[in-house]
Amino acid sequence: MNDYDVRRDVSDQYSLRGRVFHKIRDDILNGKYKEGEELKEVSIGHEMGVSRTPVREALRQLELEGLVQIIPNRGAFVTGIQAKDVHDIYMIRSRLEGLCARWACENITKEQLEAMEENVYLAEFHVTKGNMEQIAELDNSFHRILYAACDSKMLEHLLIDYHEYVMRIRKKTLSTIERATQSNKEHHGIMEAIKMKDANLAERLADEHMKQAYDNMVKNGLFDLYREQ
Amino acid sequence: MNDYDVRRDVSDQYSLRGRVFHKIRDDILNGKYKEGEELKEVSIGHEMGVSRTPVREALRQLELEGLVQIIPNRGAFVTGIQAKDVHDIYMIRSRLEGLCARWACENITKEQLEAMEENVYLAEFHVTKGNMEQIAELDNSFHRILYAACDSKMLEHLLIDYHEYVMRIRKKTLSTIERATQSNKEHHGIMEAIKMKDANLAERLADEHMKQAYDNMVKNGLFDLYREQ
DNA sequence: ATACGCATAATTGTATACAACGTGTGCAAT
DNA sequence: ATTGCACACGTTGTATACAATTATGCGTAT
Repeated sequence: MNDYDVRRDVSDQYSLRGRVFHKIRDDILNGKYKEGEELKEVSIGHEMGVSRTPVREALRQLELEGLVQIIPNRGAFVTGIQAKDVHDIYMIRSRLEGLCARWACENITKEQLEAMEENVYLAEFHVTKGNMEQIAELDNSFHRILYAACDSKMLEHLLIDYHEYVMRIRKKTLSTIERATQSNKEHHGIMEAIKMKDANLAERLADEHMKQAYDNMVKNGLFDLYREQ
Repeated sequence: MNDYDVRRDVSDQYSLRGRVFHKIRDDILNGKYKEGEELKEVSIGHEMGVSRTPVREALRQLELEGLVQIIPNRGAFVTGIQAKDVHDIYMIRSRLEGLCARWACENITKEQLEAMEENVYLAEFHVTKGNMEQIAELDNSFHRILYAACDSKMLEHLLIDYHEYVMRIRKKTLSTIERATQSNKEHHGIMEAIKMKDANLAERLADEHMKQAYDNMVKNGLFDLYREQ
């Protein structure tokens, strides 16, 4: 992370509040706390050996992150993701990643472009080897590089927010080798468009890439754990 | 409040924390607290007659809203809006309002469409009369109707966020009668496209409308108060 | 048996006390 | 005069005590 940051950096790892925040967050994302479950300040605090104060603050942050809902005088509850929310987020992301790719054409640095090229070629290698673990990791970092390359703190944060948000669903996505191959080809195309500074093409390809990712996810029925009842 | 909510609903008006949150927020938006100014927990608490606890929580929320930056063990500082941020927000909004208009084609209710038509015709009337006050009010409500019509809590919240965010700049915008006339024509076009359920047209018009609004704002130099030094 | 009301428990909301951290000032050594 | 250090002060971080609100369970009346 380069300079100051407006929406994140909350959650410094070394304060109690930060540690509690990350702990609860992971527990939600990993499914330890399930949808609708109540998060009580005292029990969490006791469990982690801290008082209610840092727990409260962590829960307030998580509320703004959208992972918990706080009902005044009642408590904090884990929010569920509805199938429609997933759809909406992917469509929103498709527009915003398109915009991001457009801006990246003007603003990407040489280092970022090199990192992106390395990412794509490395991913192609792992695809041939079938290393799904590394492929998923490279997919994430491709998007992170793209987000940074647009040189807009506003847009970058927004996209990171949504990216993290869908990660809890996406744990098992990109799971088919066919999709991984196709996805990487799309990455390659976006990269080339940015390299050639073709803003219209870059925007269109990034937009379509996100829609493809969504369609694939739906086709493979890859988030039924979070399906609403 | 109807159902779950992902990013807001923090800030119930009736808790101390909620009141403090809104108070500080307004003070920042109205310019009482200036960019870079430090917000001390005790002084604000004393000023409002409350203890540090609700102030702390309010500041944490404001950090996630992007209005203050918190440096651990140092304090909370008001973040400024840069001209670039304004530009970025308008471009982001242009994409998202486009998406919103698209979805509105499928999901708008009869009541919402009627409200929209009424809004447009009423605005045309006030434009001929030159009632700038009412015109600005109608402009806001046109967009709110549009946001609700897309039937996506996710997108609606996001757009409302940004809408509120730019309001602090936009206080004096739409001030020329020429722009008001043009803006209302654009509203009319968006409405007609939604009415005809032409999603592609609606998306394009809404997107262009936002860009026009931005261009007009820049042309008239309408946010120099917040220009960075 | 069910529904209502009241008391009690559980939980969150707020205030305050104490600890930890950072900053600035003043004095001394050079 | 400048630099280094120590100490005091101010501010935030955390813990805990108390208040307010909500949930729960029991008893009684119908």
